[in-house]
Order: sequence, then C-alpha cells, then structure tokens
Amino acid sequence: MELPKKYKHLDAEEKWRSFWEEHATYAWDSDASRDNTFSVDTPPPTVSGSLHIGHVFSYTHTDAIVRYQRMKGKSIFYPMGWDDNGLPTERRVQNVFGIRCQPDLPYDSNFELNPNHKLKNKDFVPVSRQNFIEACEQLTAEDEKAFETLWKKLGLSVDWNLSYETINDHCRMISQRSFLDCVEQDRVYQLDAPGMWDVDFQTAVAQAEIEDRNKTGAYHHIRFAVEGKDDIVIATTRPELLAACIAVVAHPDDERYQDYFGKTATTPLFHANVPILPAEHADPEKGTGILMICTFGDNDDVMWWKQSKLPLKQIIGRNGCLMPVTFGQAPFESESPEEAQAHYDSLVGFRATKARKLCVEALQAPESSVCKSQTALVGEPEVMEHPVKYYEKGDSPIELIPTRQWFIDILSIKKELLAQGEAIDWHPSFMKTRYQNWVEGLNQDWCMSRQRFFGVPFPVWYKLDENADPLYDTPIFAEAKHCPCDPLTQCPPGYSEDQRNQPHGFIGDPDVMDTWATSSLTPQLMSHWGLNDDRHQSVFPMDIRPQSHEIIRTWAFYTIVKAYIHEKKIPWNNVVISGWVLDPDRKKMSKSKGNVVTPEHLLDQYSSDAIRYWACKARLGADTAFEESMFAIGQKCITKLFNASKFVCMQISEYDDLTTADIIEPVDQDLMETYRKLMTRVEDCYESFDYAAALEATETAFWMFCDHYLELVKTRAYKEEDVSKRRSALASLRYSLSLFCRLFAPVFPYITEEIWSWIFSQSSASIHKASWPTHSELDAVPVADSPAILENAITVLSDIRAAKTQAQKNMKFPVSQLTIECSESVSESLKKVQSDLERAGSIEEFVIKTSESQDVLLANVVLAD
RNA sequence: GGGCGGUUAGCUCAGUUGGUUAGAGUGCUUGCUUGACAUGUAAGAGGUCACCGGUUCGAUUCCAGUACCGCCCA
Repeated sequence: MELPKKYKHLDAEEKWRSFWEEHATYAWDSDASRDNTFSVDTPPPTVSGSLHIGHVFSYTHTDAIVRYQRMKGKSIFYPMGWDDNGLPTERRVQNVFGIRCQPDLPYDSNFELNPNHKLKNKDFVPVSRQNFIEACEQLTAEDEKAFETLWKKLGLSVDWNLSYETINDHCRMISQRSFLDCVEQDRVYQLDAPGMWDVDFQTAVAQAEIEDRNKTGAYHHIRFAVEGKDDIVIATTRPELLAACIAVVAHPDDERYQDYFGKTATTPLFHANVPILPAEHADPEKGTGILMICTFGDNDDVMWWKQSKLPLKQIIGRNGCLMPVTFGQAPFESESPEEAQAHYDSLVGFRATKARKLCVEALQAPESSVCKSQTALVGEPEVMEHPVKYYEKGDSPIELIPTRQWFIDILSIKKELLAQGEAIDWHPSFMKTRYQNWVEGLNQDWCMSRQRFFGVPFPVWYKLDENADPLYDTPIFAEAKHCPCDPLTQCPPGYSEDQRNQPHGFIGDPDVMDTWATSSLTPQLMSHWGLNDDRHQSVFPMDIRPQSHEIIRTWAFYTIVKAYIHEKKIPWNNVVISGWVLDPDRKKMSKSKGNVVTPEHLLDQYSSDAIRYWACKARLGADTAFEESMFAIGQKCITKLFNASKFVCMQISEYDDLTTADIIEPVDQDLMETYRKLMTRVEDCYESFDYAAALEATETAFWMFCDHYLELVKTRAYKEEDVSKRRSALASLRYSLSLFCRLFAPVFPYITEEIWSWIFSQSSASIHKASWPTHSELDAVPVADSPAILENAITVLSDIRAAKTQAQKNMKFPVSQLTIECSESVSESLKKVQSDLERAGSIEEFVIKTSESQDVLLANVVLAD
C-alpha cells in the first residue's frame, strides 16, 4: 500500500465531505423506534448575524456527542435550523438594500433590490410590506448558504435534508397552530395596557428581552406646593414626566408625611393638582422619601396606577417623543392652563433626554415654583449611576406605553414550569438554578405581539362596527386547517375582501409574533407536531438541547413553556450547556467591542479536526479564553495519529488475516486489558455528555501506545523468527489502530475516516457508521497471567531512557548491563516481556534480582563504554 | 443588592466520591538526528492548590467566612 508522506487536511476534508454526502452517511432513519433514536434540538443560528469561533466551539460539542451516539447504533435525528429572527433581519435588510417598509404602499413586482446603494438612513426607499418581506427572504437565503458551507467544513454530522427555517410557511403554520391551541386552552389574552416599548423599533418587547444597563442619571429635587402646609420636595430621575404626574406618594408609615396624606399638591410649571397618598413601594430611606407617580416612569408607576382610580396622562408617544396635549382639558386639568400649555409646548416633539434638559432649565428659572417666590428645582441635580431598562437589541431606554398586545399567560403556571425544569437533566447541573431563578422572578405574562413585518402573523381578524372601529373583544380566529394564513391578504370566513376596512367589515391583525413565539417551537417544527404523529412520536421529547447559558431565560424557557402548554411534556430530556469563547482578556466576544474572531481561516490553517480538538478539550459549561497557540496541540495529535497509523499499516501489510485470536504474548494481552478499561471509561464519559473527559482518556492512552508500547514491540513487529509472536504484535497493533480511530472519531471525523479507509473500510464503509468498541471484541484475548506487565516494562524503559539522556547518548546506545531489583511478582511479569525490553533498550545483559521487600522496582543501568 | 460559577506550574487547563511524592499540554533548560513521526523525541527545572478559620489521624478535595474575576437577575 502506498501511503502519503504527509497528511494534507484540505484535500482529505473535501474528499470525505463529498463521500458523506454521496453515501448519505448522516441520514436519519425514520423507521427506527424512539428507543433507538437520538434526537437533537440544536440552536438554529441567527442568520442575520455572523458566525464566530464561539459558534464553532459549541456546535462541535454537540457533534461529538452525536457522533458517539451514531456509532452506538442510534438513528440520529440531527437537523440544522436557521433562525430568521425578524427584527435583526429587518434592520440588516434596511441597511443592506437601503429600503424601509411602508405598509400602505402597493406591491411592486418589478422592484429591484440594490445591495450597492449609497443611501443614508433618512433617504431609504419606502417599499411595500410584501416587497420588504421578499427582501428579507432573499437575504436570509444567502446567509443560510454561507452558514451551511461553514458547518459542512467543520464536519457537523447534520442531516441536511431535515433543515428548517423559523420564518417560512411550515413554520408559520406550526406557530399559528400553536397560537390557536393556546387560544383553545384559554392561555392567551389581549390587553390594552401599559407595556414595555422600544421607541426606535416602535414595537412592544417582552420581559425576557429586557436588560438593565448602568447609566449616569441624576436625582432632581423638585418643590411641590401643598395647600395649607409647607412645600414638599420630591426626588425624581425623570423630571420631563412632570406634566404626566398623577399623584405624590410616601410610605404609609413615614411619620414626616402623616399630615399630608389626603391633601393636594400642586406641580410647578403645569399647576396640576395631584393627591398625596400612601404607597408601600415608597422607600423612606431614599431621598426625601416622597416621590411622584407619573404616566409612566417605571414599573412601580404602572403597578400603583393599576390599583388607583387615577387618570392616565400619557405624554410619551410611540416614537419616544412628547406628544401634543391640551391643558385645561381632562385629564390635563391645570390651575393655570395657559402657562402650563406654554411650558409644555416648548417640550413637544422632543425625545425624553432632550425634554428632560429643557424641563430642568425651566425648573431652574427664577420664580418657577408654584408660589412664584423661588426656583422649583432645589439645588443642583444629584448625579448618580442607576440601572436603566433597555431592549437587548435597542439603543434607547424602554418607555412604558399603553398599547394593545397579545399575551400568553405564564404567571399562573409558574409552579408547573418549575416542575418541568426539575424533570429535565441539566448538564452541568448548576445551570438548572438559572432556570429556576428566572421562573421564580417572572412578574409579567409573555407579551407576544411585535409591531413588525417579517415574521409570523397572528391568524386573527377583528370585526368593525358601524364607524369602522375595531371590536377587539370578539376577535375572529382562523381555523387550524387554514394555516398558514395572512390576515392582511386573506379574509376571514364569511367575509369578502371588499369589506376590509369598511364599516361592519373587518381588519386583519397587523402585528407579527415575537421571535420566541417561533423559536420556542423548534422541537415541534422539526417533529411536525400536529401534522405527522408518527414522526412526532419518534423524536419527541428530544434527547438533548445543546445551547449556551445566556439564553436559558429565553430560548430554553419559552420552549419549556410551549411543550408544557401543548402536551404537558418536557421538550427534551437533557439540556447540555456549552460555555463561551472569551477573548484573550477574558471578555465576551461582541461585534461592538470588535474582538470577534471569525473561524474560516483557522479551519483552513489548522484543519477542522484540530479546531474540533480544541473545542472538545473544554469541559461542558466552562468558558475558554481564545488563544491561537492552542490549535497547534490538536494538530500535533492528528499528525501523531497519522504517522502511527502509517507505521501500523506498513507493518501489517504482509498479513490480511490477523485477528484478536492471534494476540497470545502476555504483554500484548496486558495491553488489551488496558483497552477494556479504556472503553468503559470513554463510554461512561460520553453517556454523561462529558466529551472532554472522553477525549482526555483516549488521548492519554494513545500517547502511551505510541511512546511506550509501540517502541517496545517495534523490533518484534519488524523481525521475529517466531511467527506466532510476530503475529501477536501485529494483531495488537492492528486492533489498537482500529480502537483509537473509533474512539477519536467523534472528535476527529476527517483524519479517522481517512485512516479507516486504508484498512478497515471493508467492515464498514464509513468509520462513522462503524460500531463503537465493545469488550466483546476482545473475547478471544485472555487476561495475561501476570499482573502489570506493561506497566513494569514502561518503568524499566523509562529508567533506561533517563540514563541515556543523562549520559547525553542516543536512544539506540547499548546498555551493557541492566540490573533490576524487584519483588518475586514483578520479576515474574518482567520475564514475560524480557526479550521485547532487551531489543527496545539495546540491552546486552539483563539481570533480575528478586528482593524480599514488596513492590520494589529498582533498575541499575550500566551503559557501554 | 440577590443568585450561580471560578481562583491549581510563566501561560491554558485536568484533578473520579478526603489518603503516599498534586498532573497534562504549552513555554523554558539541556540533550538526542533512533528503519511512523523535526508538525519529531528524551530528560530536567518549575506549584504555600487565592486567603483565613473549622471538621478530621489526615483537606487542593468537605463546611463557614474574606478578597478578586466572570456571568445571570434586580
């Protein structure tokens, strides 16, 4: 056999990629029973993003686990999905093509997308909703192609025939059916209420998508007049909401304000009379202990407003700017409407930040207080840091704005959701705590409406009354069998298109569902829930959900919610959490920091197997700092595997009938005994998803094989007059090679396939369909009749090497006399390997002295002159 | 402020139920070119296991606390 001098990974990778594709090596067998199937709900990457080395890292973990399960004989259900994730995609489409969606425009079938536009944001070309959606579809299709190429290069053993997207007709159908099932189960409701709103994207957002960011703010101390009492001073971080003040509150037990409760305070600038009332959430320790309630500064304002019967004074509009309102009219009553109006008009049209500045200036003006004798603002604003709520993808603080949204009731099933979390095995187990903490901390139902365009529409219409105003209380739901449906282009049963927007006609719900409404259904999307019961039963609940820890509260959580609502089941039996790849300074990689490492050039340079090795060395759940020098380590292991395999193949080429029954030499049998232990260990590791420990054990054994066993039996393999002894060595080498290839295969799919093809492919065309090593393969090999033969031989060999190194001689340098002092039993075992030792160490005289003391092995090495 | 993890050799990390002398790779030092391998190989140096208490015959390991780092939540 002609074997290549060097391993060329780029050539090999391309060859085996095509081979796997042609032979459908990774195809799911839909006839396999559930017990014999291993199903994976792997994260669908967000296609509008870009892949970095962190993705390669975590997806490799999954693939190693999957490849092990495949070799164990499981039918693997391992689809890849693409998360078209509406909002980021829309943003990207706008920037790439220079367009923006204007829903009232008609569809233009001739519109051509221009990716080379030079337009600024404000000049983006308005296009119809349909044109906009088509642009999204075109862009995501391109991104998906690029992602697929990378995944194939990395060697993910995905069945590409099972791919899915989170925004397409199949997905719209499943998501809408899920929504209708929630309606059926009375888990869904519509509410016109203050909700968290992103003023840039102009959409509602859910609790799970909110993050706190520490921002510099300031307490402003503002003097309010009180009838017949001294002024009071309230502290607020949002003075621009003064016009929206509906009450002033203090803690019910706060002695300073007992006489004030029930009285009326008057706001400066706007001269509105507001009640002074007790409220539990007012903290007496903070500031003056008294604060103003506005429409709406924070969630406390909302909570308190809901309990009160006070009016709503909404001044912040959906675009985040102060809206025009009329003072002197309810609810903006004022003691001095003209003055109030003048003050307010100077703020209208500005965002909160700018309005705040203007408002503070007005409050600092002389005689700005209600009684006109002093300034309304007391002292200078007190600058501080405080957490401010942002939409995680947004750039402006969240505002609380009353809008009509669809909600899924989750607060009433918290207990059940916690029980679901208990029923799932989390790896590592402490990650379960994050899920629990999140569920316990939930304080809002799941707001599912998004005022966007690219997504899954709600399958809902509303009847219109005689004035063409919607009757929201009696929505018309589509039937499941008519999904997917688009209420903006299709009409509800019993209506015709010409009744759209007409009195006594109908309108479609204009919103789309949030991205999690779909992403929460990835298991059901893949299993064809509700469409194909056999398929669903054969893969659901899924065996594993691999993901990273920061999306436990979103993706994992919502998926658990849906599986519970629909079928009262857990969506997967195991959640497997990968850590992050951090930059060398241990900071999270992010585009904005500019520290993202892209993977393509690394795969080319070091080989996919080497990168996979690096990924698989990281313990499950542990973060890894990026360090390029680490990739060379995998490469070294691959090179070693290649060279050792080449050596074994060259030696055994004379015999094509070697079997484990040929393994008759005690030291060879002892090697097989170490393999029995190794198999058990590696299998245990993989069964608990600990690919890192599996790799570690395999690698340690492999280096032992190369450095010691191979050196020990080399000469017997080259030339040994006793054919049976030679055959024993060769059979051991052959089996070792088959074993290590298979144990390494989950981590090194390419190099192991290459080596497998040299001599083992007649038993299984692909190593990845070969059977996982079992003890029964070694049934023909008895346990050696002396203990620790190999171990003792290695000790002696090491002592000889140390002596030669000490003397600065080469390893072939002759040992004139080797004297070993050891116990009877060690002597026994060394004699079994004596001739191998003599040749490996170039020993001329080999003397063993037995000693009375137990377990001693002293080697005295005398080198030749 | 609450929760969860982490802190082991210059660097990156293992450490399997508490037990002789704490390991690997990498880097460093000194050698060796040996019929698979210089993308090699042999040997060596290198650690107060963050700190402080406690339990124990014995603690890197278990418990309590402190410091620092990271993440999640508020």
